[in-house]
Amino acid sequence: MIAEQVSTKTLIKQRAAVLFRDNGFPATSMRQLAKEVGLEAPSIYSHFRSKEEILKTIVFEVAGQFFKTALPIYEDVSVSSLTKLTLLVHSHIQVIADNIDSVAVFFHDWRHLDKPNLDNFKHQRHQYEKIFLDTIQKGISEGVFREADTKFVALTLFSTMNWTYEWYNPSKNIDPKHLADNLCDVILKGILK
Amino acid sequence: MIAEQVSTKTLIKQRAAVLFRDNGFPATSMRQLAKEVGLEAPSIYSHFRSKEEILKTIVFEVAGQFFKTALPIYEDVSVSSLTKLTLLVHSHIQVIADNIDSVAVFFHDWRHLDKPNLDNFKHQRHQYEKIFLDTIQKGISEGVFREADTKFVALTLFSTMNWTYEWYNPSKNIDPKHLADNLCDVILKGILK
DNA sequence: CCTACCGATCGGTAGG
DNA sequence: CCTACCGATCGGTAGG
Repeated sequence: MIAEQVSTKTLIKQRAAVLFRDNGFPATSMRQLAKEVGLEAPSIYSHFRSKEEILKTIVFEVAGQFFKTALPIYEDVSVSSLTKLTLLVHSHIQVIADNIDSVAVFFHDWRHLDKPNLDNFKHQRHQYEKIFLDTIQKGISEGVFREADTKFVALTLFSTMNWTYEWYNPSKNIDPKHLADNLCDVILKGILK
Repeated sequence: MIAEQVSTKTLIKQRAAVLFRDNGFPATSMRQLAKEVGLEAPSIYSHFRSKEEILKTIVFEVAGQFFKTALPIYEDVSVSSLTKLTLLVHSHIQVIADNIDSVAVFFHDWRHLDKPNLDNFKHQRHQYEKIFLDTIQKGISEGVFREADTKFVALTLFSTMNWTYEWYNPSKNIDPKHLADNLCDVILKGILK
C-alpha cells in the first residue's frame, strides 16, 4: 500500500519534470500532468498539496544531489586545489547528466517558487557557489591558478557547466566523464595553442 | 499620429520584455502587460495580433541584432582567426548588454514560439552558431588554436557568453568591453598558471 | 483606444 | 483515486 503510493508520487514527479522542462512550469497544467501519469487531475492532490509543491520537490531534490556529491570533495583536506576543482566539476556534471529533466527545471523554473521557498533556494545556491569560489580562491593564493577576479572565474566556470543542460543528451552524446574531462581541459588550459 | 502609434508599440514591446524576463512568457497575462503600459487589455490588440506576436517580435529583433553585428566581422577577410574570434565575442557581449531584457526573453522563451516561427528561430540560431564554428575551425587548421573538438569548443564558448544574461547588470557591473576582455582571456588562456 | 463580453481552461475543493 | 463542480482568470473578439 505504502510502496504503491511512493511509486505513484515518484511517477508524478518524473513526468512533471519532463513536462516542466519541455513547456515550462506555468505553461504546464495539472490536467496535462494527470493525463501523462494516467490519473484524473484531482487525484494528484492526494500526493502533492499544490502545483508549486511539485516544483519545490523537484528543485530541492536536485539541490540536495549537488550538495551530496560536492561536500565530501570540498571537505577533503588531502587533495590539492587543482584536483579538488577537477573533482568538483566532474561531480557537478555527473549530477546534471543523471538528472537532466529535473536539472533543467532546477535552472529554468526556480523563479516560480513562492516566497519562503524562493529565498531558501537562493540561499542554498549561494552556499553551493561558495564551494567553487573558495576552491578557486585557494588555488590562486597557492599560485596554481592565474591571478584573476575569483568571482568572474567562478561565474565563467558555472556558465560552462550549467549551459550543458541545454544541449547535453546522455543517451546520444559522449558520457559525463568525457564531457567533464573536455570541460576541465578547456577551462584550465584555454583554447590557444 | 503614426509616430504616437509607433511609440506605443515600442513601449508595449519594452514592457513585455521586462515582464517576460521576470515571470516568463506563459505566466505573463495581457492584462498585466496592459496595466504596465497604461492601457486596457484589448487595446494591445490594435498593435499586436496576438500574445505570441509580441514574443515573436522581441525574439527576432534580438536575432537581427546578433547578425547585424557579427556578419561584417565574419566576412572581413583581412583579420586573423584569433582577432576575428575576439571581435565576435565582443560584439556578442555588446548585443547582450545593450538588450538585456529582450536577450533574456530570447534565451528563455523561444520555446513558446508557434510552429513556423519556432523553426525559423532554430534555423537562424544554427546560422549564427556557424559563424563561430567556422572561425574556430579555421583557427585550429591554421594552428593558432589547440587541436580539439570544434563543436565542443564552440558550445563552451556559447555557454560562457550566454550565461551572462543570468547575472550581468549593465548599470552595476563592469562595462561590456571589460566583460568581453575578461571572457576572452579565460577562454583563450585558461585559468591555469 | 474603450466597454462589454465570449468560451475555454486554470488550480483547487467537497465529498465519497 | 474518482465525479462533480467552484470562482478566477485566461487570450481574444465585437462593435463602436
